[in-house]
Amino acid sequence: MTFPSPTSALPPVGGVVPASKTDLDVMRCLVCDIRNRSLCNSMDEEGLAALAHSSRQLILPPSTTIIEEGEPALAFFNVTRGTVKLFKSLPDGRRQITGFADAGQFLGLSTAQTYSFGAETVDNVRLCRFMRPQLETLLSDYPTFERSLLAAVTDKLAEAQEQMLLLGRKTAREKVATFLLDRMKAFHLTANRRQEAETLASVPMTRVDIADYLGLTIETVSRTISAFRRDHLIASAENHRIRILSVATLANIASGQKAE
Amino acid sequence: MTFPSPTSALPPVGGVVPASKTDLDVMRCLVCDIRNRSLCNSMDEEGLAALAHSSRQLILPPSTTIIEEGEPALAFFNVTRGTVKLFKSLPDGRRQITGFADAGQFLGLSTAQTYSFGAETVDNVRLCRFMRPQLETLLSDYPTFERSLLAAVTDKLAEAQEQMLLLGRKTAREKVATFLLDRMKAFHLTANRRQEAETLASVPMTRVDIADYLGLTIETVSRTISAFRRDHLIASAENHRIRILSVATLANIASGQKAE
DNA sequence: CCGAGAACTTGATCTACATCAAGGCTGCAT
DNA sequence: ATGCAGCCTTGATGTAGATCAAGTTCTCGG
Repeated sequence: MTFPSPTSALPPVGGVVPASKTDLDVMRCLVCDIRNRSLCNSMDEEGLAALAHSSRQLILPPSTTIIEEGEPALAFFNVTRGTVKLFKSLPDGRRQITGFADAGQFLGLSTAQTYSFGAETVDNVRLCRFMRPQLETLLSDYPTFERSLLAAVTDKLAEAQEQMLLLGRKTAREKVATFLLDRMKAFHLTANRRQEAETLASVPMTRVDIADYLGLTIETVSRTISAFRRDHLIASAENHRIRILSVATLANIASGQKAE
Repeated sequence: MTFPSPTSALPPVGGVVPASKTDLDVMRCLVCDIRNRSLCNSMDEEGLAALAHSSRQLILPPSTTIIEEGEPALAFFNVTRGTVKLFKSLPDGRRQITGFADAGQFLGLSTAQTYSFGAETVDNVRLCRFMRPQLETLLSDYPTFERSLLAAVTDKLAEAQEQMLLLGRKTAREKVATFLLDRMKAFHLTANRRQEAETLASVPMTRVDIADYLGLTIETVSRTISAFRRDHLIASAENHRIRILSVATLANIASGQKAE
């Protein structure tokens, strides 16, 4: 699905927040609760005002297209709520999800004229959209922001290398164990309440998405999760949550130890 | 070698070039023949002098460790000649090569205290080494250089995503076809002589390396290359070279078309 | 020019995961 | 509450690529 676009094609204004440039709007970045876990952390008060001025907030329902593969690369996004999936496809429909961007993560960076990947919301998502010229101005005006983006992209590259190791060399069991632990860590960072959420993993995506992320089929993902449940390594929790019962064992499996 | 080497013969293989800060040393970056295909391209004449001053040239034989997984991340490198492999390993020895850095490519960027990956020369390699503090100074002093690095890392991330698609969703046949075409493109960029090198691919790495890069075994790589040769899509050439006989067919295979 | 180890190829067999198939949940629209 | 559509699970079977096992061909030191 592409997101509802009342008038013109480009600013896909499914849910742009009413754009009166009020105090509230200028303050948006200042009061942003996940700021300290994102790029924007590198900004001082003046910079935050510039950020708010340079961006618009989008509120999007699940399964909304944010970026279409091959479209002109016009914007850059920062996720402030929910989870976005990034992917690449082959002509016959095979798809690889290259990553999930949770709150605090950016997406949409490209040096090419067009995006080489697609992006779609997994659940209810809020993001800040920066059009490319504005982003470039910000980078030039705020060196610490640029340094921060460089660091963030460098981290993404390291993540990508880790995922290549998973895709190329891990077994199905190891892949799923790695995924569940990663989702637990992601939940840690996102969740506000500490305690008792310590061993919860947030899994808002479907089996299809998990399979396309791990280079498996949905059946294999399902069977592997069932096996972990049978072995009491995990248990179901409410909603799209999974409780990790044995982090240590799962970590052993994830890292390729033969241990049980 | 292509550019005139003014006075002293090139330093002996296996070590750091004698570090007399002579004109020659200051000029190193100015006369670098692959400069225009690397990060350094963004530098003006003054910047190039600073680059030369901030770096040392290393000349290394094949199978030399450049970066050890888990070691402190002290340096950043720019490859000026030859090919370097980057990889990650599992405790039991399984290995994933995450990329090959040919002349003009950088490696060694990390925001963490330690490297999360290893790097080793494939053939005879020359590289420029920047210690981290010097690199950071350069980034701060030369904004165009920093912007250029940001663009380069962004490109690497796009490459990594492409490789994830390959690892997660392509067949052995598609993987090998993609690899051969990529090596052809890499040779294009690296080779000085044009013409008749148009369809040559440089493959300095072993079957083990290719297998670890594509998430296959050496036997499967060997069989697949043999099949391509049998089908007259490729032919052996001198050294570690492969001639691509049908770029179009190989490209079809690489992109997942069912075409023959 | 020779010999030995490393790198590569090819064949036979095995297996982890894919594919095919059938139900069973779950949530929401009526 | 009921039905249905999307999502998930589980089982039976198939297969691409792994593993096991010989050779064969490079490569390079002496």
